[in-house]
Amino acid sequence: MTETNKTAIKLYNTKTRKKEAFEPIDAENVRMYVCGPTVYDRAHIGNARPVIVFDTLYRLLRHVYGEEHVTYVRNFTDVDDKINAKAAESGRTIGEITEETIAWYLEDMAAVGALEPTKMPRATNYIAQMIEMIEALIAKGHAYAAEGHALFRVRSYEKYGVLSGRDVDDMIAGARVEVAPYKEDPMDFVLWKPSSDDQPGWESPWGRGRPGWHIECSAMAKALLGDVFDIHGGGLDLQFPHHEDEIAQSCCANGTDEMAKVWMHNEMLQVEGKKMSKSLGNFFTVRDLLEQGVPGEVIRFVFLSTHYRKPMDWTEKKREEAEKTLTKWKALTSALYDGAARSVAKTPVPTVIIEALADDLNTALALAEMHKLAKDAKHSEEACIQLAVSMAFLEIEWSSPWQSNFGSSLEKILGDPAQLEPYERLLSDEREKAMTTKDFSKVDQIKSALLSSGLEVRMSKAGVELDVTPDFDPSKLEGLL
RNA sequence: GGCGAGUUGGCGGAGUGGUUACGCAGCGGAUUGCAAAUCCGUGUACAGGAGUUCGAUUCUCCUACUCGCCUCCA
Repeated sequence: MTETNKTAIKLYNTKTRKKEAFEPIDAENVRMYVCGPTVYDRAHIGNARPVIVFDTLYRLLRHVYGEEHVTYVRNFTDVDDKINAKAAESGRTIGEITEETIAWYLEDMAAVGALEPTKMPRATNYIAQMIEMIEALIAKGHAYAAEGHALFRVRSYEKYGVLSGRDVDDMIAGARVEVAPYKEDPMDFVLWKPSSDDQPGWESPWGRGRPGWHIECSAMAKALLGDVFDIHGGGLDLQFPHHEDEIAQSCCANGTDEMAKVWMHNEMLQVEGKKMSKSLGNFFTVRDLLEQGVPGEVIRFVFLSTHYRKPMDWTEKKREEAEKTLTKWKALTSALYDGAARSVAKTPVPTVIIEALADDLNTALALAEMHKLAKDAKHSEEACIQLAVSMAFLEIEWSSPWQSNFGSSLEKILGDPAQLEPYERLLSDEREKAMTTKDFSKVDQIKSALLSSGLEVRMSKAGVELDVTPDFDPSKLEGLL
């Protein structure tokens, strides 16, 4: 494959505040690092945003450079005071908590259609690399040990603040920095901190302790992707201080100019117009939604419908619209002829879709293009296949319709969906009679009874069709036959 | 206080220096015993002010408002 026929990807680089043409350092191995979760609890809905955003980018990169030529690393932070607190309050071990939470996380992210990254390192497996990096920083004068801590000397790195556009002196003026007696300067941040006997700890040149959060990502990224790699992603809230600190640590320890060529940040998520928070009562997890019966694909669709660099609002209305749209699309694509899977597999992803995604991940535009395809799909098999291909690319199931969604609950209630047949026949027969007598009163009566039980009633020349809706209550049908 | 992002039609949400976003809702029509579903068609917009320009929703500046980060919340 030559460079010339590769899709040109443009990405907004936080570092330069511009949309730039993406040029991988090595097209044979495109490398991306995304900050993963601290594993102490279920992922909330906001946690899903970076996962879905960078999953889309991962898919695009694989599409352009080949599946074997993209390395995507997303870490698990499995040593953290929140985890310790959770363990203490639940009486369980830290290991139990992190194992369980990691399993939950993978389950929930798979449910919203995210591929697993190539590598998912756990911080506790990289303690040696962290210590090594801290030692290098101390040796170079970028860090110092004090009272069982190791601290990064922020003033020693003149580019500190460049990523987030902050000035060290301004930040101190803001006075929101933790002042500690062992710090040379209030801005200095922790690389290593001492652990008490009941806290997880590792032996180190500075005594038994545990790493600071920022050093974890620096060490894991270096170990798995090298000193300089292509893309570093994460939520906007991580831009400062986390990413700023990562850059300072990595560049100083590795003696490089930069840590990643492109820095990408997704905007934050709100719920019904407000910041999600437990006190506002609008806090919920991905699992909560799934348990309420919101398909993972709907969650994914809602996220994709807003550009990643814009604040996104999760609302009930969007959820409903997404469900409606997907139901429609799935009805179209699943009605393709038998053997369509082969055509779909052979058909390339439509250029308009790839181009939209290649333009700084314009997922909303890609969905708009799919809406257009859906419109044409009503008359054109080719458009319908293209829609299916596009859906497949975005990890949306196209080959089966969505009534099965309700079907499963129907089966629970009725035992067998075929039990609707007698009602269909009843209505159909009465309707035929009425067609000749012109007296529709009985038909209307049956129809409204069916409707009020939560069934959908469709009458056409072809006959009568009944479908269940989520509100279906079979007990209301009693006595009708 | 510091830094940053944003403000597009009823709602959601792209985009562009002069030309259709797209979806939902609405409206009109077809179809229907009536509906639903479906199909066809269709209106409404670029926060306010100033500037640059032949021309700005799109560039610049100011104002207002919203939001985020500065606290190991993605």
